Amino acid sequence: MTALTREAPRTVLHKVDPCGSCGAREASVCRGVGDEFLDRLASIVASRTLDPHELIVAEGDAATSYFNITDGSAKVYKLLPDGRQQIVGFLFTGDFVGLAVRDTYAYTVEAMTRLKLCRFGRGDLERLLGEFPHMEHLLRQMASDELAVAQEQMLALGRKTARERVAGFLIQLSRRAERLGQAPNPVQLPMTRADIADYLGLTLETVSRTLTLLKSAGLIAVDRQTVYVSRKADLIEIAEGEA
Amino acid sequence: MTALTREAPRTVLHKVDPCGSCGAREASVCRGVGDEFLDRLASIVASRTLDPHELIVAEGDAATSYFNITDGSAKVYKLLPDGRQQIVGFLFTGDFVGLAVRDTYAYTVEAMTRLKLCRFGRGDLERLLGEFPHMEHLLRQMASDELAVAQEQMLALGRKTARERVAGFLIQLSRRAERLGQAPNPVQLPMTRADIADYLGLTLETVSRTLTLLKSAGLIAVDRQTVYVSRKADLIEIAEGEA
DNA sequence: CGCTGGGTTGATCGCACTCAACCCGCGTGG
DNA sequence: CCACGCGGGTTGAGTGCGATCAACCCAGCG
Repeated sequence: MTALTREAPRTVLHKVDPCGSCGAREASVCRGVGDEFLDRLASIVASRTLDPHELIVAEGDAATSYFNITDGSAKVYKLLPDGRQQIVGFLFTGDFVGLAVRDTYAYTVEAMTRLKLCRFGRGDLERLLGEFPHMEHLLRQMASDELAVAQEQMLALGRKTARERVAGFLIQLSRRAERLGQAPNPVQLPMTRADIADYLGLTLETVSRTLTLLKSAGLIAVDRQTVYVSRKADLIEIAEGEA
Repeated sequence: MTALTREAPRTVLHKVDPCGSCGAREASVCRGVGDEFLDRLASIVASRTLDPHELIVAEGDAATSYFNITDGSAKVYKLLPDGRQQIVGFLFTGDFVGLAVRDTYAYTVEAMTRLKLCRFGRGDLERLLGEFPHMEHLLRQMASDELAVAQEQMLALGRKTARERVAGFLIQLSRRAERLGQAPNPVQLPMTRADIADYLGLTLETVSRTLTLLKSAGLIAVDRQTVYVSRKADLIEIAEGEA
């Protein structure tokens, strides 16, 4: 579900933009997906635009739709009754919503920016996947990748210190940017400190303190939403928990 | 990967036991998997027995095999260089190993008991899945379910107190037993306090203290590896984090 | 017998949380 | 024009939950 942390090369549903408004088709050459699938996909899709803080799906709702984010970013979180919140992933342009789905959504997806998306009826997409086994395979790969990422995050949440989690988060963002062909170094933080905290299982104060700590140690320079990584190797070492 | 926490009904690869030593075939009627698939599966499988503490797969090894546990239990964990350990799941009889796999294993799987398993060559199984799209679909479902479970665990590790985590763990075990047709109430703890701690992101002392705390509160009775749940509703309420 | 693994309990510590003050930039409206 | 509120961020002081260190118990076993 989360693209932020995805390590794998992007797969078809990430590349394809089947909404009429934007005919990006470069995915058709990617991994052997044919035009036929894309045509069929386009026929079952509806697009929409959301404002920040609007919900794409809400925890507990009947899971009748899958989505593809075509522009903007969102957060995926779970809530406890008293308001405690755990962000289980961030979604960015190109990401798919619907990998971890039962009969109801087990999480809420909320737009962080103004956001465009495509909606697929669940039944429609599943039916289409039945006709294109290769797509089924890709979806399994994506779910597997997400699972590996989730396990990595469990390690962080269960066993890593605040410093290690924050360092790891910065490295994740840097690698993600690199994977998308952007510059890996000035890392952009598209989310607030509170969101970072809810992702890392910390408080926003601890995130802020830890960033200044890493700054004081000369590993990074922080400027609002931008982080310059000056000693990436050291940052990685911290993130991996080396003594 | 973890069966412990799986909420979904068991799928084919969990039921099937394609090793020659045990011809359990009840799975053939389950979810429309035909004998043909099972025959093919049997042809690519090799079985083996392991002692406690032996490794089934080791973090970092080339991922050349998938496995099906046919008897016994195992733990799946990730390590940090200084020895900190996070168990990301437990595996029991019938469970499948290989959902969250890239080119190398991202975790270690270690037998907790004497254990029997079947080994599938990765290429063989993937090739077979290519011929049986329905199986591919089931594997995706399993991966999706695991992902949902992992997200639930992230919530626990990131935001729940020790008391909530332990209560939730007991409820998980109880529900799992029920799902497997066993009595839900006297919950058996097949693993040590240290393993529970490594799963819940706590120390073994905290797990022990928390169990006695729940006992003092009259919610459970503890006898070594057995836990009698006397007030399940209250336990659930605690686990869900209700104020 | 004594050793070992697993478990419980006690005393103390420390990391991250909590509560609070304060800063800054921005938009709104008097 | 400045006043004000507000969201986002930083920093400080004090607290507390769970970690750490340690002692002890018990059962199984060689």
